[in-house]
Amino acid sequence: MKRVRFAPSPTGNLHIGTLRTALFNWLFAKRYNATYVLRIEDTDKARSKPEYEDNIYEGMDWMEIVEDEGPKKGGKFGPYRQTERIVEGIYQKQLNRLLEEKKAYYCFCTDKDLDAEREEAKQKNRPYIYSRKCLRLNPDEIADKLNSEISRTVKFEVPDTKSLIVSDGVRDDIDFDCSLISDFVLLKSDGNPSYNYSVVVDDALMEITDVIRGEDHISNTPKQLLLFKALGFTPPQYHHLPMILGQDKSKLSKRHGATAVTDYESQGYLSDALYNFLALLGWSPTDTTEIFDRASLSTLFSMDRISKSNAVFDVTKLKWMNGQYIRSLSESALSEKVKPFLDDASNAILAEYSESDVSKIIYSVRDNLALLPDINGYLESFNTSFESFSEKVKGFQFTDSERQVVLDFCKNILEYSDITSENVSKTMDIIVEKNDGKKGKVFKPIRKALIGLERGPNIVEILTLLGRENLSKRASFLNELFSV
RNA sequence: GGCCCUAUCGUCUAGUGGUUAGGACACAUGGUUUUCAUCCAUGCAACCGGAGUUCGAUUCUCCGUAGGGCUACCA
Repeated sequence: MKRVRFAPSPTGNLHIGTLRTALFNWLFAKRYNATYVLRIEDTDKARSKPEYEDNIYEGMDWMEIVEDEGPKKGGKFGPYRQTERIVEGIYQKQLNRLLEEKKAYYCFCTDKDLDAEREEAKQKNRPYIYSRKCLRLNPDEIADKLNSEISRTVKFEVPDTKSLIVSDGVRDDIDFDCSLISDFVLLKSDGNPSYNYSVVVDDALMEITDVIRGEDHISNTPKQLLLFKALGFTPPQYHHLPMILGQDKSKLSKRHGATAVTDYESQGYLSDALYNFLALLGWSPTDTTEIFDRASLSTLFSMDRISKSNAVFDVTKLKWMNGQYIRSLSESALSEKVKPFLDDASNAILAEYSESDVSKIIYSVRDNLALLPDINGYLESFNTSFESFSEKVKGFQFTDSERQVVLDFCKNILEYSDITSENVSKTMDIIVEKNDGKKGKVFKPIRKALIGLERGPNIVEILTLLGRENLSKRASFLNELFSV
């Protein structure tokens, strides 16, 4: 049984790029029947915040990505929050082994010392490699410093391997020269494990078989592989995903505007659309299909069709896709999705209608929506306010024949005691007939005169929904207006 | 600077040792529609450059170039 993990750090709101990583892990789990683990990497005490962890859960809920194991869900490889694992001494235990086996050592160098070394390397145009000053300390010196207040870290002694091969599920083998890799910190001076260390211990102990993460981790991989080896664990298969870039082709970040997943939710995107869109960013199916529901994506997804090159995040296409998804919603589903996005003016308009008419109204304008809040621009046709209606109508000019058409329609339609769409259609047809079958000569003036707008949804639908009372009121107003 | 990854229309991408290099978004035009939108049709538009291998390279190799990543006691 394969096991994958999504391991975000709660140092900011869940990001579009991070979400894509989660999605690919999730899709992998669905496709290859793997266990999907959520692990919270909160070892950076200064930047990690509970509210960010909550934001991650919120995003996952919205995307309907449900972990099999995680901080909330539990599981037999827990705890799944690194700060809790620290408390349990999990990292310390492994670290002691490394220390005993002399694969790791204490370092007492100050930031100043290290910065100087780095500066020197830079001057000489050499890659920075730690001098290993502290590796040469004798046991007494180490014991002394350990007993003092001097701040210390534990560093990994990087072996001098000339060629370390990283095998990658997405690209070809990558060859690293470890003599170019500096000894790095395993245990930070604040007592917490560093990322490169904790990630290895956790992936090993949680028995992760496949690590699917961003390409920005490629250069970390040799370090992690070395640690796996030093610890005596079997490393997972790595798969490095291409990055998602902003419009300017640099790594997607906050300055590119909306990057938090919750931003998309609040802007009125459907999570189904984002899910579909993100799956296509870095992966492609064998045919030219672009719209997939979650179930088919789970079966079609495959690791061998992941692309190697970075992708620009194109909101325009996401918007289009969102429109596709909006159009595929049922009347009731659309109405549910749209309601939270209605503004005060829209709510005021809709308050005059019954629950089922509200759904019909919303459904009638669905073709105009790319984002859910777009709805607010399309409800004016259904405004029952007589004042607002009469004001607008007064702004229009009508020819004599237009007046005739309108008055004619009003008279005929009001003969029905019940305004149904059939009745409205029938009435329209009669008037059209009288006007040599010219639909435009009938529909346009009727819309202008009875709604006060030049465009909007299907006029028959609007008139039907408006109902007899409103129509009758408007008809008498028009009678008066046109008779002068 | 060093190390690493990548390179097909503006964008997301398919694809091949010989193809009219395919699809989608966007854009343009036309059609459908009472109008906007939707929908449909059509069009515009790409193999980063140079060598090499080969009868033939967009495809394989090398070198450039460009973009991206890493180069932390951040993940």
